[in-house]
Amino acid sequence: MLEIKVNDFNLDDTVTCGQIFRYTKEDDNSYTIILKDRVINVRKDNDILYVDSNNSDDLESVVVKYFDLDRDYKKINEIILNNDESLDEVVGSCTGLKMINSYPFETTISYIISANNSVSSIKKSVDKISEAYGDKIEFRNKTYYLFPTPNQLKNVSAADYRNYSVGFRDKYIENMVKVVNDDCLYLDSFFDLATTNSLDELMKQQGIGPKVASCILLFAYQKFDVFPIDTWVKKVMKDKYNIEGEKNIRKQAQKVFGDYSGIAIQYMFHYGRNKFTK
DNA sequence: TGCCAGGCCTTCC
DNA sequence: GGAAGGCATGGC
Repeated sequence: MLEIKVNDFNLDDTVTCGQIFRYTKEDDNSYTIILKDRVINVRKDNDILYVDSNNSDDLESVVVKYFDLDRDYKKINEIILNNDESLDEVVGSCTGLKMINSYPFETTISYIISANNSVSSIKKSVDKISEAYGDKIEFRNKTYYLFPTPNQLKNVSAADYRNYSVGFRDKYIENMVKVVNDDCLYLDSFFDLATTNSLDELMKQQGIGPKVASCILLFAYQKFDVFPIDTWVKKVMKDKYNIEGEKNIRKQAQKVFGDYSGIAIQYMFHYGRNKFTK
């Protein structure tokens, strides 16, 4: 069992705030999460993170990177609050929330599925696709399935995807899988591209608009200067600033949060989803 | 039942 | 370039 000393880390919020689709909450309040190449179980007790996995190779660095534990979020939150004190309540409700460092292919497909969909439905579709095509892993007497590789999805048709409740997004998934298989550098290229260029490139693909592209860049490429504006963020923006309309919201976010707009908006998403669903 | 969900596409002006 | 309507599916 690996132990990692952490501070300023809220495991619950980080896992459940809508950026991770493949997790299970266990009876002991730990989380079992399926990563790219392994399954981990994480539990936090005070300032220690206990990590177990079926694969211990580089486990600490994998976990630190996945939860973005090396970044100074206190500093980022100060910058956000310096720009707008009225977000005190929003930022305060997200103390210790980290931006996940996910995997480009899985993230891209997952967020194509996310369009006009609910978090619980997205989770189910991603799980079903993984079960159908991904590698099987045994961990703690249970069976898990990794998200499939592009090659494993190579011959899957749009009609096949319909079996996994993805609806009209079937053809978008098929297209993206083909793009990635035809150009093995396609997804890696975004690491070195500026945010605006990455957005333009991603939005050339079917089923990817500004919102989906922003989420992909935020959660898989750590590009924080994006604006993933969804229905919850709109509610908070209306509530906090009395601002409506996507264009106006974007303008406000850019003005106030600048390079950290993606994080500020994730905070609003988390805050809004909790506030308006209770 | 009807409305909504981490929206995007097509059509039409 | 912007507004309006359609879209699969599951949850509430």
